[in-house]
Amino acid sequence: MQGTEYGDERLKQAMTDELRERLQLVGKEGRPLRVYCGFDPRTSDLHLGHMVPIRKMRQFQEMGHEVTFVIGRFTSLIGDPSDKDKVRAQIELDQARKNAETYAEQAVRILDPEKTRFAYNDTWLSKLTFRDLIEFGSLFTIQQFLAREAFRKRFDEADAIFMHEFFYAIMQGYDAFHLQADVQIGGSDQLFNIITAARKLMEARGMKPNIGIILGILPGTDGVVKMSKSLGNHIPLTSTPEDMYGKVMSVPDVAMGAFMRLMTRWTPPEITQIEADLKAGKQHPRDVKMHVAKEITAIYMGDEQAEQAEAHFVRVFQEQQDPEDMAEFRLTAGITLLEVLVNAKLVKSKSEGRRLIEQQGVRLEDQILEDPKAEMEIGQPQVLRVGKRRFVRLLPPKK
RNA sequence: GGGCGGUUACCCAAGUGGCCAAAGGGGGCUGACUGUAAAUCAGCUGGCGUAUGCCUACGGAGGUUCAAAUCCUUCACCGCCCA
Repeated sequence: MQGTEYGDERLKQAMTDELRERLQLVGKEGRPLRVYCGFDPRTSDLHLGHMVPIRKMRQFQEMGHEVTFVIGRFTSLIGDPSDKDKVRAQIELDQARKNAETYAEQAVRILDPEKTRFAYNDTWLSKLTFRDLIEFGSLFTIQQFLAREAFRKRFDEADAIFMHEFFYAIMQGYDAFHLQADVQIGGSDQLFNIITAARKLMEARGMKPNIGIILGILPGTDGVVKMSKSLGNHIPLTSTPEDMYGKVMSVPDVAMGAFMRLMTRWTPPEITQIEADLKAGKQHPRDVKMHVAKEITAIYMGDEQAEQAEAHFVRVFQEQQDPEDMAEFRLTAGITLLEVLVNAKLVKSKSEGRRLIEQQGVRLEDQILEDPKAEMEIGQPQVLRVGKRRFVRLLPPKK
């Protein structure tokens, strides 16, 4: 039960016991556990946050269980209200279908493509009738929903809570029922959907309720809030090794415990040891973080790429040298600094460029540039740098 | 269906005829300090570029006015209360 977070000892114990019993049961029946986790394709890319349950799924696969990756093409139309303090915009099925494709592609970076079943919940959810909805709706009270923090807050603040938002939990519960799931994996924000909604619905239909594997939530690059693309604090899976490594390094120290527990292949005793060493001052927090960054990069990009990403980090940020690879931009005669910034896409607008120049954020080699209108003339390639991490190699005009 | 209140920039939120590209926060960016961490401090945060300038922007559309985020009409959406 590594990386789990039930927030309640009794629940954890109950789930652990049930899992043990279920394992015995399926052993007798001569079948593997049916394990599933759902992902709503509201955006096109997966990020490290998604990898927490996906890696747990992989573990089940390795133990020989049957794993289903549910792509919530239907649930994504609503958007899970669990962790949001406002209504989510509804997206269209077309968009969800499109995003679903990339989800599947990216998920098999971790999951065994041979053994993973992909399922799309619109195939069964779209067939439910109003009658089903009445049946399921009668299983839950409004109070149960309002007791949840996300809804409670909105209710107290007189923000809109729409009825369709209550359907989300029911839909997810029906997914579990339809799949006859033994185990459902999800983050702790899924506690209600998995434990309350799915179990109740399954039992009402005469099925053994699914067992929840509730995982901790991976914070984003701000170190506090759940990683999500819409908040812009995510670390995308499809990035460069350098970017992945660098983004992990920019995560505040306080979140390192969560990153170690949820993202690395290290064992709990190893992590406990590292934390003890940190506390005792035996290890520098920066070195631990570099270790974490390298480990994570290695999982997704391979050891060699991780090595290189670390070398890049040391070179550019610790030794303050220029990166080895960067975009190039060839100057033309009479072009001004401001035009270079815009044309090389280092800034979004001329105004932004002016601001950065005023703020001493623009450097050619080691020289701070102060005149936006200065014509750029160089005899050999030189590096133009904006802020800490925007670089471009300027090339002299062609003759 | 009726009454009242509301919709402001990336988010929250102030502003109720000109001094409003719009106070405060948050977030983001730049600089200082660092370990590209956090915390802290300073600055910036619509575009064009230097013109007591223009364009875009205060839910949508229309109107009143020399002048509208602000007033009027209407539409949409939200909340509260009543039915």
